[in-house]
Amino acid sequence: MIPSPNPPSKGELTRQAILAAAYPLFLEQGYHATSMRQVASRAGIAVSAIYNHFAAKQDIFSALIFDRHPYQHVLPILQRAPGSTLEEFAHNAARAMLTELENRPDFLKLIFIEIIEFQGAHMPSLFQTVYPQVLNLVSRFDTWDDRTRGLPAPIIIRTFIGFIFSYFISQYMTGPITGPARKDADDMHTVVDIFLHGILKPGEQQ
Amino acid sequence: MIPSPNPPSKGELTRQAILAAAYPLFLEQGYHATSMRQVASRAGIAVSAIYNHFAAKQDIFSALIFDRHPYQHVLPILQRAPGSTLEEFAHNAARAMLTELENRPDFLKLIFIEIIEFQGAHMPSLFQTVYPQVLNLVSRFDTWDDRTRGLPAPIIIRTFIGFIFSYFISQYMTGPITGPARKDADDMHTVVDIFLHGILKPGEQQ
DNA sequence: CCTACCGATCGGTAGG
DNA sequence: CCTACCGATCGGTAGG
Repeated sequence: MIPSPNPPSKGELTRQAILAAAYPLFLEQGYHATSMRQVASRAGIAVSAIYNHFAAKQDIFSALIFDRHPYQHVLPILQRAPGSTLEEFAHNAARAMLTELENRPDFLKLIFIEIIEFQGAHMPSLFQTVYPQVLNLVSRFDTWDDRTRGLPAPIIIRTFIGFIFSYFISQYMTGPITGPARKDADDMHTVVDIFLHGILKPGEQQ
Repeated sequence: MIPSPNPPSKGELTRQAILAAAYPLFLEQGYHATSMRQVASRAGIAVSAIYNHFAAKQDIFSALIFDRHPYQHVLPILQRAPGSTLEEFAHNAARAMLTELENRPDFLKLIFIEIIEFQGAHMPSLFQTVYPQVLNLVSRFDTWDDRTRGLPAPIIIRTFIGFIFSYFISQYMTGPITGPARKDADDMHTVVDIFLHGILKPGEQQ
């Protein structure tokens, strides 16, 4: 007998089936274009059965955005990225994030839906849940304080994450979303290089 | 008598009234959450009257995204930004874009709606319309070819625009959308400084 | 015959 | 968790 310390109740299994059914539907169609009947059908239950687990349609989205929002994946990836020097860390962290983004091209869609269809209503409480991890990352950047040009760590982190995100978002903004992300690791390397050294030639600083 | 070379027909005026009514509704609520009745009410006409100008609801959005997509504003701003040196241009262009973004906090929402609710269906043809302007911007960056570290101009432009966008997007991603954007011009200056010189100390390049 | 637009209502579907 | 429904509203269209 395999010990199962937390045997999920049948109700919890159904709840998870509803979330698993709704998640890809929301990402592919958006929130308002997804019907409760679609979710129920994909979950293998009746529409009314959903309401035994969620009081309203929007509560399904609320549960999803707290369970699966991208920040809780991005921040641990950045923290786990190896590298004793700032350069190594930056390139490793960028590569790890790019790999994650390639494996999950819908990474940011949950946030986009939140912004467009919920007017960012969940954002404040969402930010609160990740704030401790942001502080952890700040302290890691403080390790290399002597290497940087005295720029505040929060601005560095914000710029770095913005770099990687914008590199990824640009695929959304220049072409069709369909198909897996075609990424050029060399381009990513160049972008990180700009982050570290800027676009100007050494010695050209005026 | 004022000469009016292209007096808009009454039909054209109504068409523009429909677009002017639908635009803020789409930005505030998203596409699917906006009803034709809301659009008609705001335009001051009956719902059925819309169908004299648009065959279907989605044709309203199609017209809007081609008329008012953010790229056609961003690219001219970048091209018009003054500056004889690369540094001057970068800071001026960033400031001009930030001003534009502050005045229009919903700048990117049209693209987000396109991504989420239309699966980026308009993106390929949208990109075709702005491609000539991108080429123009590339040639401007080529002017300072001797100042940069041999990085390809497209990557520089992509990184620069990504910088400014990500700086702006971060407000969406860390707090509520409501209210005008609170922007710190000093922060923006620092981000541009990182773009030009990197985060590392001069002489620390290994 | 055209356009622009109306009040009323179509077949289906929304969340509950 | 189901079948059977509700008030209302959806996008779109009828004749005039």
